[in-house]
Amino acid sequence: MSTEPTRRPRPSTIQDVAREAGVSRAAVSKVIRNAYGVSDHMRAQVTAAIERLEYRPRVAARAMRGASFTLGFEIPQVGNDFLTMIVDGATEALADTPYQMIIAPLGRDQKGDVAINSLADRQVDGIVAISPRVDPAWLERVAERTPLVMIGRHDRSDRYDTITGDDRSGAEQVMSHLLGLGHRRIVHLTIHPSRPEPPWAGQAGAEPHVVRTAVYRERMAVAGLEPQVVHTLFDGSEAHAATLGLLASPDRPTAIFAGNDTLAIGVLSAVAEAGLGARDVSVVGYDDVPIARHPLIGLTSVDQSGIELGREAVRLLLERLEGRTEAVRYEAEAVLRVRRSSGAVREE
Amino acid sequence: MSTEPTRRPRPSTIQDVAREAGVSRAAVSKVIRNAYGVSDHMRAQVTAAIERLEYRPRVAARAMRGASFTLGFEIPQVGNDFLTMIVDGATEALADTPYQMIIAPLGRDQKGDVAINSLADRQVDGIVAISPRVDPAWLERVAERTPLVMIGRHDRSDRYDTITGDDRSGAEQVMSHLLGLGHRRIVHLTIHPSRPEPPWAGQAGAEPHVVRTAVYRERMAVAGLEPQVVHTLFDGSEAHAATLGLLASPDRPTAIFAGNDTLAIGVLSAVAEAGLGARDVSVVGYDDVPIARHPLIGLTSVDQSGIELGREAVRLLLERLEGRTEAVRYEAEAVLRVRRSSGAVREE
DNA sequence: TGCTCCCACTGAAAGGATTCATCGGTGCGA
DNA sequence: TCGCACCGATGAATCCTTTCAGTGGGAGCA
Repeated sequence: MSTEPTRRPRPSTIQDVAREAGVSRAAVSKVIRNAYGVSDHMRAQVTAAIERLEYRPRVAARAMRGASFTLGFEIPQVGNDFLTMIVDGATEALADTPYQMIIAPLGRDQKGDVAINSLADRQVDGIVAISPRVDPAWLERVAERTPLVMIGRHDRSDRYDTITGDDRSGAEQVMSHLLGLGHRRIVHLTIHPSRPEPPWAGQAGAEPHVVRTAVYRERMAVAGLEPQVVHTLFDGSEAHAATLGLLASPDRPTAIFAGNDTLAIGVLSAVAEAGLGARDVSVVGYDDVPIARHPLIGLTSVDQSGIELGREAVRLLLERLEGRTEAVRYEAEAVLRVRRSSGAVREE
Repeated sequence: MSTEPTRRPRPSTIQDVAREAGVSRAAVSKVIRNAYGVSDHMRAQVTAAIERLEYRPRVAARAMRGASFTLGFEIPQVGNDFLTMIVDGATEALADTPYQMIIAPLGRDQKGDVAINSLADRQVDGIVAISPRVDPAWLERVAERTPLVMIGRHDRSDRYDTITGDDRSGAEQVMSHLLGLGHRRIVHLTIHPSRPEPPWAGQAGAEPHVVRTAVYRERMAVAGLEPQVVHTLFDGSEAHAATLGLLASPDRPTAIFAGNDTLAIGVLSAVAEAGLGARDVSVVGYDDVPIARHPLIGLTSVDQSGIELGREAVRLLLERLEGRTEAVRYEAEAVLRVRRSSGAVREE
């Protein structure tokens, strides 16, 4: 019990390789990094030694002086299809670079800052984060040390780059669509606002969902309609339950505008379960996740091109790593994709 | 251009904290790690200094001597709902431990070994991997250095732990279900086998999909039916296209058994697009991803409890970290969830 | 009072890779 | 033929934390 249970063989180090190849450590380091000043002969020697010893550089040791060649992604929810699209876009953009992606998902009851910190602690060379609810001042401090790209924040910063969809336009399109179809009892279902209201709220840095809700309210007001906003957790089954409640009410809505597709899918399931369909209740989501276009779902949604957001995030980060210092702000276009789930209000 | 563009303030080190608190580095280290032999007074001093300097230990430096308190997950496809369930289970199991999870997704055209290596290079304390198609001999070598849990491998190893669903039972249930409903033209749609056939194939280490296909063939043979296996990429849209082909054939199948739910969802979309429904073609999937139970989808599928697999993976890894050395093999139960997408064969 | 033991704390070494200043040798121009 | 520049390669310093062997002082016991 006290003696080593399984002998873990010591993996070979750069020193071992140097000895094996009969050169100095520094020389080996140069070969690995493809640095300048290496003769073909030595490169061959060293490469052979590396092969023989199955040497692999330790990223941890490497990170202490140089770079870790790792980009960190903070993702609030691994299962979320919209975030998945972002990751896919990023993966694509990273394909021909020496950088490796690691994802730090949020633990249970964890806030985004925990995961961001954990990435920073691991000396990643850059961070992409999707946390609309962390203090911008804190983010700026993080960005002083590690290049940072924030997705889905409408605030402006001098230190980190931001990427958003055009939430205002997207929500406008949704409302124009629904109002144009003749709907008047339109309910907006979205996630709970941050509570207690953080001190930095109300600044320009409104979260995407807040912007969408604001547009909803504006358009309802302009149309002379009574807005009704229902808050749920970020979770389809909560949306499902809330919708069942709405549908049971005497003057049930003829349309539901969900703050995102996860909620919208939950809404759809409640509508179906209540024996209703698109002719009874129109449903519109936001994000245009892949399943939305499935013929059995056919969810009308706003496409803000998650793939492109991810690609762009990586591009901005790589630019930073190459020396850019001014902050950049990128906004992706929002396009409404009309599908089966929304239609003209039914004559009663 | 040559002078530092943005001054990146040097983050404070343990040395800085030691100076600030007027103690030695070793003392600070002890406080951080909650080690034995620290007076309350010193702890208070050090804690205060840490706060003042916003000190955070560098995982890279830490990993060089001690542990990194990081568990690495190699995930072939971030978007895959089944894998998502595994990650969710793991997150849950990790909640009250000091360990942080990082996920290494596969890059484009990358094999699992790249991601596994990349995790090992980062000195994670343990690895959970889901790569049915890497050489077991190579895996054993990895496992000599880093505790390793493989999900979805039916081979046995002395060095790494394995976790699988009961693919044989699951597939049996599917086939019994379909045959019991009177289906005779049952097509099996699954992912392409590894090609060229790797030298280690055919050993006990068959991949889950291979097991499922084998059971399909056996049951078809026993029933005196002609098996028909269609291979596609791991991608709903490929399954969609392949299904359209099947449905166009003169003696179209009355049932399709898809190797996993991603494929099954693609199949369903093709069926719907062809103007057909469950009465015409029964569809069964595998994994029971969350969307399968959506009333608009209603996909019959095999539940192998992804959540539990993830939880178990973490549990096994933590056990290893606490000293267990014998390999463990865990098999989750498979349960068929019958839903709308499958039904009795229609009288013609 | 003197000795031992224990406890809190310290200094230095270790861990693996990169980087910087330096060095020896070669080739070229004068 | 001499000197200079340059190229390939090296040794040592450095990055930050943990660990191990000590050190000094105080308490307890005889």
